[in-house]
Amino acid sequence: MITAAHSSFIQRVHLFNGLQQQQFDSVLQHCKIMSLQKDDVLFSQGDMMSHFYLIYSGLVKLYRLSADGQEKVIEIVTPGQTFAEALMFLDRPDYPVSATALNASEVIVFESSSFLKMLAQSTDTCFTLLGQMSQRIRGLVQEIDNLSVQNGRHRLSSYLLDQAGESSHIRLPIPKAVLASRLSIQPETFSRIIKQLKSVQAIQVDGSEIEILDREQLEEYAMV
Amino acid sequence: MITAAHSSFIQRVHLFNGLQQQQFDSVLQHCKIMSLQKDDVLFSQGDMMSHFYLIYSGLVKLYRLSADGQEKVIEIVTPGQTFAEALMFLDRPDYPVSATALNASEVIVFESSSFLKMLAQSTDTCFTLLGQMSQRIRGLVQEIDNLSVQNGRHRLSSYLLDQAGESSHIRLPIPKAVLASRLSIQPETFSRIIKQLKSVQAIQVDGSEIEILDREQLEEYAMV
DNA sequence: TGAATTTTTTGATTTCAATCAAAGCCTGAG
DNA sequence: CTCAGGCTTTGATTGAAATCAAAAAATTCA
Repeated sequence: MITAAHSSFIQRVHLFNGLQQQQFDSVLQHCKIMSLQKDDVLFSQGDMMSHFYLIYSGLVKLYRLSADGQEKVIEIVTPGQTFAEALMFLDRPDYPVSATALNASEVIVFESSSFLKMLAQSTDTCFTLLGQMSQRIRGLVQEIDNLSVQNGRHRLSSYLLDQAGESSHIRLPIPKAVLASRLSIQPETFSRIIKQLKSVQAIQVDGSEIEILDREQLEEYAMV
Repeated sequence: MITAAHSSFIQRVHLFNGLQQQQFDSVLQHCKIMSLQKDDVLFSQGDMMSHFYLIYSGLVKLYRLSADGQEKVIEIVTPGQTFAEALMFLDRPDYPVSATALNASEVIVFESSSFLKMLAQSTDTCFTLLGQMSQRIRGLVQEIDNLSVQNGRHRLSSYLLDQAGESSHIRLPIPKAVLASRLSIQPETFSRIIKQLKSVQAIQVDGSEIEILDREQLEEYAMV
């Protein structure tokens, strides 16, 4: 059941900003709330796609499984973020990743067929979507660059700086092994890089709580 | 100068398929032909973006330079392909890659501001663009997966099978070092993988001419 | 609370690919 | 035809991270 809280949450999401009241109402009519327990699978790689999603609360990981069962986390999706919406525009869309809740989560599920109909009436929203996808492409290109020419320490340092923002404190929202996969490193290597960052006094760690001690040092590692 | 040949070439490109005659004419009025010599730089990473491009003939490489001068080729663009069009929808768009002609090339240059105006009138073309960008995203995700969980031999084998298609013959259109960078491997490693593929009789090589001898074997390598 | 499970860390070793160095090889300009 | 300068290959070595194995720490839950 969609509550007023959900509705105003949806309204504040960028993708839905440009909609007129009537269009927004139509969107509301074609969405539903879904509650997920930790480890619930929302969809699997290869499934036909008919809906897209917005996280209301919790965390969802998007990942690919290789034939030998190895899991590569492509993205961790957080509240306010939509995902799988790009697939709407493909002919025979199937999910290129699997999605699993990392903890108890609420996601809002949108019917893509009805959203598409509405979209044909809203050039504004088309442009919003084009902009969003463009940024996504940019991020992925950046990521490919990182993977090709940078090492694990670089990726982890960048991640820490990015998460910290202004603050110097970070609480890792996910298990270290999941973050490791997101950064394309093995858990053991992750642990060793953390150890090294501690040994040069760049950070201080207590479980999932990380304190940045020497920002310059981290920026050094995150550079080139 | 836009010739009739150029015009009909443009018309056959997917992106422009859904345009009405009048819209198409407006597009034609706001584009120009540009001739590039080998190694001419079309734009550099960080430049402000105001145009997007369609290759008419030749080849253009899109790549990123790291601070230490290392070059990572993100994509090789071929005739009929557009590039940089995704940037139109960003607020302050700057090119995330550099573009250089790999040989004498002709590219068609479109003014993004006028294209955007026209686009607001053509929902069809918006959808085409959304579809194209969606596919691009899918390809990039695939690429990230390849880089994270697969090795160089996998990537090279996949590339060969992909290039070959039905045929069993491939002519490499670009220097091996450029292809190596595209596949995120060093030229030396590239050469060694080729050597290995020859040694197991999977392929036969004469300069840039490659013959696939044992497709099954290559598929084996390209798998998982 | 305490056993059981999961997560994280540490240690030893291996592996794939990068790097450094140099030799062949082509190609195209003179 | 030939020689200079770019590609490409080969060889030797190094290095970063994966893998294998196991201990330690943290969590869960009975």
